[in-house]
Amino acid sequence: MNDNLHLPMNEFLPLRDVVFNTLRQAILTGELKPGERLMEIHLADKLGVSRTPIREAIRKLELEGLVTMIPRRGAEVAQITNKSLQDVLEVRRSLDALCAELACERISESELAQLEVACKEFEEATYTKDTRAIAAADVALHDIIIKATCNNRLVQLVNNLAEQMYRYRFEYIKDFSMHGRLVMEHQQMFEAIRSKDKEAAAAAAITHIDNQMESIARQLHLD
Amino acid sequence: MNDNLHLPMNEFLPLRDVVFNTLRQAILTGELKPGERLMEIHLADKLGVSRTPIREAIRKLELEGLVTMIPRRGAEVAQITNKSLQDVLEVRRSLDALCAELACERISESELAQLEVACKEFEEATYTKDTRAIAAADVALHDIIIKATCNNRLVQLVNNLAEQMYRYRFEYIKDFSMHGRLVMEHQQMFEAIRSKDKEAAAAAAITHIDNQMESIARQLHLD
DNA sequence: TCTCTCAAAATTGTATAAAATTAAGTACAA
DNA sequence: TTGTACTTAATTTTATACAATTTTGAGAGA
Repeated sequence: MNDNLHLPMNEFLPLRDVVFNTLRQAILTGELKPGERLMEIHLADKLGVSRTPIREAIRKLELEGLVTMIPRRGAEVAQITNKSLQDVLEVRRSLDALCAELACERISESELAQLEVACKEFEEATYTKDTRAIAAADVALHDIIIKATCNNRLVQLVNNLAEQMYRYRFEYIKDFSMHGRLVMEHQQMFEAIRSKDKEAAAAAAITHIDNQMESIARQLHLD
Repeated sequence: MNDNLHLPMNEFLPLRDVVFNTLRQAILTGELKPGERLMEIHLADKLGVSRTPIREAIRKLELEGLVTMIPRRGAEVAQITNKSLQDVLEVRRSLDALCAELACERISESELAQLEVACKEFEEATYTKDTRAIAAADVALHDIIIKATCNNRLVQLVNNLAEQMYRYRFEYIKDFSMHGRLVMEHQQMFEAIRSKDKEAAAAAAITHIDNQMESIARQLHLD
């Protein structure tokens, strides 16, 4: 580990949650690398807290699958395998389709308007070639769809899975050749939802994921 | 709480895991009721351990959604609302269908044989009217299907969602009028998977969930 | 040189103690 | 009787101390 997991130094959350978020972020962004051991005393020193909140944070990461426990040896960052990526995407394929279908049934007029705006904003973002802006616009757009399902459990699951993919997303957004296709897919999704066409919406969502899968697979082969 | 969370008195797992399993079971079976506070000292005394493993177990239960944390007041058993149950079932509908489809593609011959046995065992269990045995047979059967997907992420998610429903399971298993239908549905599922008919398998899985939803809804109206 | 044994060091697992915060109870005044 | 300030108690949060276990490395012997 090359250190400087920035000092949390924020809010009035319990320390365990600050630690949890910090470690989680460090794992998702790759600052903590797969296979790396998470040693309690070390982390405690680095973050300036005692071992207790560290341990509690690790318990949560364990259940999330971001770290694996080895009995009497402690925790280490879970490995990323091609297989685990396939697994995540396979589930997302199904859940994103569900999201699209439910959105057709339940989206409100105001959300529909927001969605249209988000589509346009994403398109504009692609022109800037600013990857951060593009990623943000993408997240915003999908958030609207997910929230429109009115299913909190689904929101939680899909958000969690999407976050897990950040680990794999070796900046697939940077794949400029995809941008045109992404814009078109978003447009199709919006049209389908507006006209309450569940089949079309689900199909669009699945295509969307499949393209990501393909793009990521390409990235993975490169290294 | 009317006490006697049995003494764990088992294995050589870390205490936190023993505690985790114990509390989990207590919540799922209703021994610990929704809204009930989980106080550390109390639990520690009762289970004969220190507070540390209790706390770590609670962190995991928190992430699983079985307890909700109130800052600086501790944990309490999560409430089950009609809405949250609907949400869970809606997601399971989709994921169980996915499981069934994937099982068609990937199930091994030996697993298929196991599945056939499990079907028979479930049927026999219904004759005994022993709800514990029936529930166990049901879990075993579904476990085979889920594992046959060869998708660990899916396994984890579905198990977690299924667990949220175990709190109601004992009720709907008691609904003897359902048993015949359940046996038939299992049989259909098995047939569909054996003949690799994905559509039929998915349809059977969805029907299965819908029936549970209906049955549970009936139970909820009664009390 | 290799392997085995054993001891020291490092690390996790568990327990207990100290600090901080909230909730509740009580007394006093309006 | 009601409302408010203050005190007390209970509980969580965090930190530290102790115990148990594993890993590592050095040294002896083949």
